This record gives sequence, C-alpha cells and structure tokens, in this order.
Amino acid sequence: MTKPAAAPPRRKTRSDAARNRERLLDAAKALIAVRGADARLEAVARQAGLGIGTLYRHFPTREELYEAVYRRDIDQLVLLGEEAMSASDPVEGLRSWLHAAIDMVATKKGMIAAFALSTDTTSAISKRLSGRLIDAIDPLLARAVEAGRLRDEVAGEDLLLAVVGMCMMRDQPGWRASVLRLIDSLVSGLEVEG
Amino acid sequence: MTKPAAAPPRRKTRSDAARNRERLLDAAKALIAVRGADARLEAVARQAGLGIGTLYRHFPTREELYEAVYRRDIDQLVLLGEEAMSASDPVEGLRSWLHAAIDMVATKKGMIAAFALSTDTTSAISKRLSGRLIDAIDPLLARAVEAGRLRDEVAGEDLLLAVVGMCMMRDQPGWRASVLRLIDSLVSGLEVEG
Amino acid sequence: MTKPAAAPPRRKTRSDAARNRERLLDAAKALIAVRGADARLEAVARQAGLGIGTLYRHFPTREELYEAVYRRDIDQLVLLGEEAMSASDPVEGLRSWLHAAIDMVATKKGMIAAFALSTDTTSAISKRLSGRLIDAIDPLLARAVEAGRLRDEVAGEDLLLAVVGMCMMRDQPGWRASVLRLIDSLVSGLEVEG
Amino acid sequence: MTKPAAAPPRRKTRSDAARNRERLLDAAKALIAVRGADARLEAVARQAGLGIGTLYRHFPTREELYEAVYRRDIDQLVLLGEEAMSASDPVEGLRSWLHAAIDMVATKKGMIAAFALSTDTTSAISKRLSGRLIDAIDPLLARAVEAGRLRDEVAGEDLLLAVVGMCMMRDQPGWRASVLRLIDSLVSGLEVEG
DNA sequence: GATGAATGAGTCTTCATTCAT
DNA sequence: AATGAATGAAGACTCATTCAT
Repeated sequence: MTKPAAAPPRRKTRSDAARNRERLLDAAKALIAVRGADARLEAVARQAGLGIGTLYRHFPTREELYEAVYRRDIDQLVLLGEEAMSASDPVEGLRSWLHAAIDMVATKKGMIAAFALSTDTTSAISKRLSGRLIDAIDPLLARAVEAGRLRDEVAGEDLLLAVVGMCMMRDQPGWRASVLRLIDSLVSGLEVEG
Repeated sequence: MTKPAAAPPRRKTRSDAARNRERLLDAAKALIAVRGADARLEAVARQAGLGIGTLYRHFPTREELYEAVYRRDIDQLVLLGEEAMSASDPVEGLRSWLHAAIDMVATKKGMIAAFALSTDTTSAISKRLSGRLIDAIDPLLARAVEAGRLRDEVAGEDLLLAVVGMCMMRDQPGWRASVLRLIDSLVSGLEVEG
Repeated sequence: MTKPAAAPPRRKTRSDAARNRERLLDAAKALIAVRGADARLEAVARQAGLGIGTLYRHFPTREELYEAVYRRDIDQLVLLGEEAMSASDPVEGLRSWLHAAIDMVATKKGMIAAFALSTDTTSAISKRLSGRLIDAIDPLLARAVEAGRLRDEVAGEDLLLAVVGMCMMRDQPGWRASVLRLIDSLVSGLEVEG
Repeated sequence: MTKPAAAPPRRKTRSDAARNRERLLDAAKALIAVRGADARLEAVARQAGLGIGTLYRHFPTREELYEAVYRRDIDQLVLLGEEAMSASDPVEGLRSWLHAAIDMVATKKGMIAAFALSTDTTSAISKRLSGRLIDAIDPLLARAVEAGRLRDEVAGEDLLLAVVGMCMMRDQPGWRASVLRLIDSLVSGLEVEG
C-alpha cells in the first residue's frame, strides 16, 4: 500500500523507525475515527503492532500525535487550495475546495478530528491547524469576491466553521449528501445575480 | 411525580425531592456547559449541593440525566415552532425559529449538548430528542415551500444538521454572529426569486 | 492507646472512615519504614486492607499522606519538648529530648522518613515539620545556655541536623548505640567545665 | 570531535573507550548530585554525549556505575588518610581528615551518594566502599587514642556514621558550617583534658 | 564498539458506581 | 431519602533493559 516502489536500500535504515511512525499515524487516524478523540493510546500502539513505549517515544503527548495525524490531511487541503486558485471560475474553485474538504472527511473518516480539535480554542495545535485551513480558504474566497462573483458577506473563517460544524454530524445517515447540499446552497446564496 | 399535589402532613414532603431534582438539572446543565459532556457526575451533585448518591437516585444513568436536562429546552423549541407556524410570513417564521435555536445555545450554553447528544446515533435518547426537533422544523419548512417561497432543496433534517453543527463551534470567538450570518445566507439562498 | 475512654456512641458513625484513616497512616508508616519513601501507594492501601481509591480519598497527594503520617510523631516530640523544659537539670532536659527523638526513630522505624522529608528543602511540608522540631529544641538549648551550663556554640538547628543525619544511617547494625554515644559526646563537648 | 589528530592507523583506538568511560563517570556524578541517586541512566548517557547502549556496555548495572563513580573519591580519601597518619598532632590528623571528607562532599556534591549508598547495607558494593573508609579512619582514631589524646569512646565507624549522616543534610542552607562545627565539637568532646 | 529504537512491566491517578449508615 | 465512603477497573505515563543495525 505505502510501499514506495523500489526504494534504494538505505545504509543505516532508520527507516524502520520512520515506518513505525507511519504505522502509528495510520492506527491513530483509524482509531480516532472509530472511538473518537478519547481513543486509548495503548490501543493505538497495539493496532500499529507496536508497544506503548514506542508510541510515546514518537509522540510524547497526545496532542503531538494528533497534530501529526492531521497535518498530512491539512497539508493536502492547503495544496488543493493552491490548485483551486488557478481554476478558471473563482466560484467553482471555492466550491470544489469545499467539496474536497467534505470528501476528505467522508473518505478518511478520522479527518473529522482535525476539525474537532479546531474546536478546542485553547490548544496551540488547534490554532495552528485551523490557521492553515483559513489561509487556504481565504484567498479562494477573496478572489471570488474581487471578481465580483460573490457578495462579501461571510469570512473564510465563517465558511470553515460551517463545513467543520456540519461534518461533525458525520455519524448521521446520509450526512454527506446533506452537507454537500447545504454548502452548495450557501455558496449559491452568496452569488451575485446575473 | 407519582403522588400529585395536596401532600398530606408527611415529614419530608415530596417537594424536597422535586426541588433536588431541579437543582440537579440546573447543576448538570451548568457543568456540561463548562466542562463538556464528560462532566464528572460527582461534581454535578456537589454543585447542586447534594450527595452523589442522591444524583443516582434521581437519575440512575448518565443518559437519563442528560435527557432530562435537555428535555426542557427541546420542549421550549417545540413550542416556539408551533408559534412560528402562525407567523404571517412563512420564511420569517422559519428564520425566527432557527434564530431562536441558535440563541438558545448562545444563552444557555449547556443547550449545545442536546445537539451533541444528537450526534450519537446509537442512543435511543438522542433519537428521541432530535426527532422532536425535526418534528418542530419540518412543518415550518414545508409551509414555506408550499407557499412557493422556498425551493424544495433541503430537508428539515438538513437544516437542523447545519444549525447543530455550526453551534458545536460555539467556543470560537464571534461564533454567534457567524452562525446567524451563515444561516441567513442559507435561507436566502433557498428563497425563490421575485 | 488513643482510645478515648468511654466515648459516647456517636449517632452517624463516620468513625469507620476515621478508623480507615488511621489504618492508612499505620500502613504507610510501616511500609515507608521497610521500603523507603518510594513505597507503592497501592501497597499501602492493601496493607491497610483498603482499596487504592480509599487511600486517595483520604490523602489526595503522597505528600499529604506523609505529612499526616509524621505529624503524630512530631506532635509527640513537641510535647516531650515542653515536658523537658521543666526538668530540673537543663542539660539533662536537652539530652533526654534528644534521646527520645532517637528512640522514636529506633522504635517506630518509619519515623526516619519525617527527617528524610526534612531534607527536601523545597517542600512546604518539610519546612513545616522541621520548623516544629526546631521550635521544640531551641528553648531546651537556650535554657541550658542561659543557665551557663552549655557553651553557645551550636544552634538547635545544628543539633537537629546531627540527630536527623545520623538517624538516616539507622540501617547500619548497631546504629542506635552509635548515635546515642555520638550525641552524648556532642553534648558533653559543649558542657562548660566545672 | 573524537578523532584525535595524528591518530595512528587504528580505526577507533582503545582510548576512545577510556574517554567515554570517563565521560560517563563525570556525567553520572554530576547528575546524581543534582537529581539524587534515582537519576535516569539515559540522562546520564545523554549528558555524557553518548548513547544509552554505550553506558550499558561500560557499566552493566547501576551499581557498577555508582561504584566506579565514587571509587575515585574514596581512593582520594584513603590517600589523605595515609598522609594524615604522619601529621605531628594525632588529633589534628583526625580532624583534618574529617574536614577533608566534609569538604569533598561540599565541593563535589555528587560525593554524597557514596555515603548514601553506604546506607544500603545489603549491597556488596556499599560494604566495599564504606569498608575502605573505615580502614582509612580507624588508624587515625587509634593513633590519637593510643597517644592518650582521645578517650576511647567512639569507634571509627561511629564517626563515619556521624559525618555521613550529617552530610546527607547537605541541602539545608548553611549545612557545611553546621557540620564542621558539630564535628569539631564532637572531637573536642572526646579530647582528654590537658 | 556505539547507537538509539523498541519494549512492557510497574505505578500513579481518576471516576463511575455501589452500599452501609 | 440522603449521604458520602469505599471500591477497583481503566487508562496515562515512565524508565530500565534489550537488541538489531
């Protein structure tokens, strides 16, 4: 799955440590998705096929683990945001980015926790993560506004809050369709007529 | 509960128990607001000035306590829903109900937990509570649609999900304004032109 | 020993809680004597025939437990100090108090930890405990000095340090005789000739 | 860093290992001084700029490390003892040796642990270390007694116990002056009247 | 020889729940 | 009915020790 085709045999493979780190991240994401943010750290380690000590070596605190878990997804969304900036239609660019965010939650369920973390205002990590998302969406929104396509009614942060909040309901049956519908309605509602 | 008013010269009147029950509910709402749904039951009892044993006598399970805590708020929203049905403008009726729901979260912060509970699909109590909210909003939405004022794009459940989700972000600074703005945009976006 | 002759049968005996508290203190003293200050708290609880939770209810922190454990002994030494003040011979008064302190360590071995704690200068508890001991010895020493029987060469704190330090060696075979000998030599050395 | 200029064609010379050994000993002494005898072995290794594995290679057990750490100091005290035997005044010889022992604790704080170890009667290492100290002090004391200068009241072991114990209090402010004063009083008290 | 990643037993600590008074 | 003491399972976290590279 993650096997990087024909990796050249490194000398001093500290690669096993790197592999373990990845395993821990995968296990954490999976377990957080299922058991929520209170997942037992030992269960994470076991699911990764490692000892609890190893988990702690890699991630001394629960927060560090969580940040690492979601940084990858956040990074991907940031990247998508940059791509979306070059979409010919600014509104489409924004909409597609929002869909991507939702789909990311839908596909890799653990993702929701990144947002969940965002809720905890006090945590420095939450601030960092949500800050990066805001940095991703703000330009998209600004571009559409500057192009005269959207009314300047809501901030990027608002939209993010909407997506994040709605996605927290992802356990409801049919939530994904609902959220897509709602977000589309929201964006449509912001569009300048004609 | 079982023995209604007109209490005979009993030593400790039933009203003691009733008062304790109320105290427990208030304490629970307050603590859930502050510490989240994981509030310690003993802290709830102490905040109510009662012993933990008394809490357990009144509410044998955490869920029963929570349901009781939020039933009152839910009841109020249901009532507001009925009133909103007689608003002259159907869209205004819907919008005002949504605002009321949001304000309830804003004012009595604990309220959010009712929604939070709604997330836990597995719980019978959650189903009951969210079911009642859907029963409150559906007629409002239907009336506006039937009056040709709103497009039939989203279900009441969708809207509820939007409100609930967004309100889960209530720890963000300025969340209330954000949510009101977003919900208004959402409703506006659904309005039939002209 | 502590049984308060003919205590009237209290109504709501919270006496079992008090008994448990005593049991915990006894168990703690015994275990600290054997295993040192790192005694496992669960072992203390078990030795007291109680659950670990009960220990934590009575003594939320290890320090609180330790302070309680030694407060009784310290109290007794303070009391002995007051009695020793009325000894006809001031030097004998001082010497007897020092012997009592040593014997307390010899008899109830755990006692040493009170002194051991004294070592940790940073802890408020240590300060409190050793402060009380200094308050006990200072008057004894001052009286002997004022009576012209001892040279004003060492402070009460010094003597205490000597006793405490030497007693920390109590695991050496024959330590008690050694310490008594040394302390006696010390006091003799301070005596004014003739 | 480790490559000592003009290295002969050996890859890693034996001196590397010897240097590492010294580094470990220094690090251990420093850390024990600060954190006490429970210092974490990994911290020792890191402070020495080495891996934990290297520490274990040199000192398979904690005790072996500690013995090595203090053997140097003990050796020095033994040497000083031999010198003190040739002091013209036997009492001065004894006194100076005791001062040296105290100053060693005062100067190289870690030294105290050697004494602390002595407390653990069960350990063979402790026995060895304290045995050597007794071998150093006994002749000094015997000489003074035989010269008719000191009463034969205390054994060398007693005196050692006094010094060791008092030095365990070295965290108290002003401990050094206290201990010197006390030890001097002790020796004076043993002196045969002129 | 050196390294440091991995391990997991050992402790601490919390908290929901029961039950004697 | 009310109380709060007792309980112990559950989970977090540390650190000595081993071992593959």
